[in-house]
Amino acid sequence: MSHFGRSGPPDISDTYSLLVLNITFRTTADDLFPLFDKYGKVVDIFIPRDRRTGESRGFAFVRYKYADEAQKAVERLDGRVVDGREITVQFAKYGPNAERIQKGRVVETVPRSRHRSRSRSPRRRYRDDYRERDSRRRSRSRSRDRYRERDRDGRGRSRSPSASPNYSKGRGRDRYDDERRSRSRSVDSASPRRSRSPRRSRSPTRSPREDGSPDRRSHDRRSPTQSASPRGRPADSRSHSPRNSGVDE
DNA sequence: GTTGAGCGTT
Repeated sequence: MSHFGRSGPPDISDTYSLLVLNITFRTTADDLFPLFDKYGKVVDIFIPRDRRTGESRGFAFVRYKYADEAQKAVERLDGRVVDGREITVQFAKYGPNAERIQKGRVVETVPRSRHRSRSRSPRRRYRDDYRERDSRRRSRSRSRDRYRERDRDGRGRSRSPSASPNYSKGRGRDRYDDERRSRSRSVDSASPRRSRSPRRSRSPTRSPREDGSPDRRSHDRRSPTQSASPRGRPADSRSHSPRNSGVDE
């Protein structure tokens, strides 16, 4: 029986949940089962996976039947190197349904008024952005992220292209404006036009193919009635034929 | 092929 988590939660009446962190992304419940089962009776092992790719998130939940065994497993497997990585085994603090867990065991269902538990770190929920279904925003976000990364490096610190923006902007613009006004109007006219020339209608930071998102909602937004059917028999075209009723079809 | 703080499903 290695179908853990395939049939949902079996029974959390008297089970002690252990949280296993720092496991590899390839470690599965079947790999953890023999390890944890050696120290006690494991009733269920669940490893949260991603909805899109189905990869492990890096941690697992091991449910023991007895607290003493769970404790023993924690003491024994905590810090153990599994698959080349040191895992961290500890008692789970939260339950699947926001239940309060005491020593790894579900003791009470937290009412809707007690929400001060899950707010430990406002970091992003998951590594995947499948929760934020926004392509336009994501594109911009990514760009900014990249810039930030560069900034962190300290290499792209040239954020001052102009020695003195104030001087250049204020005085330069004033002078330019004065000169432009004093000079001629033809230049002013040709100025915006030339500027438009080199600017091509193209998005430099926009890529046609981003990630192969298979779950794209706009998979097929074609109208069922406007199908590209070769049978789009135009009435006006057939109009010139008086006897076309039942002849063609 | 990648990543690494954290708390969970039919």
